[in-house]
Amino acid sequence: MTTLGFDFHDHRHCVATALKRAEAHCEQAGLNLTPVRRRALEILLQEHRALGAYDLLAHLAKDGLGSQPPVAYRALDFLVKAGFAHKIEALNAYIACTHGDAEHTPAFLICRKCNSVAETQTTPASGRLGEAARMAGFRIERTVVEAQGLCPACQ
Amino acid sequence: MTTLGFDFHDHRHCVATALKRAEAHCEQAGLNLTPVRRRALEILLQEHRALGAYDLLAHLAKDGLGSQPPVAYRALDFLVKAGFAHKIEALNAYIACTHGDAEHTPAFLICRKCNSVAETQTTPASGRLGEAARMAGFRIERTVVEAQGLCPACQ
DNA sequence: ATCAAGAACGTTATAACATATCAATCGTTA
DNA sequence: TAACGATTGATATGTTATAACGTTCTTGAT
Repeated sequence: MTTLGFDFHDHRHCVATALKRAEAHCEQAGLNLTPVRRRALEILLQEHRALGAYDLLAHLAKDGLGSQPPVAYRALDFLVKAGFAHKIEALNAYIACTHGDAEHTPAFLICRKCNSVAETQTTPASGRLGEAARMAGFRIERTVVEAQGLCPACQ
Repeated sequence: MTTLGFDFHDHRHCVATALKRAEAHCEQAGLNLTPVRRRALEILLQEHRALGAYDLLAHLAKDGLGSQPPVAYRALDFLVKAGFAHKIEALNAYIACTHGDAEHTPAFLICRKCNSVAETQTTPASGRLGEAARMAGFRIERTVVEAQGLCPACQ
């Protein structure tokens, strides 16, 4: 298991790699990675933390790519649906996915002090939650798993 | 494990019981269950589903207990802190706790069709999430676990 | 060639969720 | 009594999200 987000790394490289991966995935899946969407993903990757829709919008506006809320929300919608970004429900914010393009159930470690976010994975359907769902006859389609606390640096 | 929320039950009875339990707990813990707070809890219990703060406020207003947002948010704050209610992050809504007064890590099964919510429990720190947190050096203080999907009735 | 349909985007407006701030009230206690 | 802390009242504002409608551009069918 790899948990990204709290460690140093070659950031320029990881941004470029993720963008290329996204481009390839879109090409292959027939998705349209338009300038706005591409730039939105790039911004999320560069920031490397959870951004509010309006923060993202401010960045986009600086680049002349739109200044009204729907611009940001549409781009985020696309990125989330395509699996390139996730919404952090506890923060009402959005973050680039750090786990390639494969299907996965993301989980997040959110530092309440510095707001950094690390993405990791879970298998919720196999634990107590899945057991509870089966017993209740509930069919799980998506799970939100977010842990809040203190990252190593803030402890 | 008991998962409440999708089954029939004697509702008047469960509301009354939960209210009494809350009163007792407040008495014992030196908490002040004021009329607004008590009524807010009662409303959440009666509705038996996730309510937005403004939905709650509308109910309170009908009873002459306040008409401005802070009234609802303050009451919800109190109830959440006291453990009588939980916030459903994925819905920006609030629901009465159905698991007594003991400390617990709630988890929710949320039907995307009828919006009903069942509360159950998890032990996130002992699963893959906890493992990931330990490996990352992250100290978990609170976890949000919310499954979205279809309840038995809506399938 | 032209037309219809769909995807993306621009724009305006507004809905929905949440909090900051300061004043007023009330019970407690020093 | 005076000081205080907790609660509530009231106004204003900040923040997040979507509805609705029009325009542009591409693409494929006729």
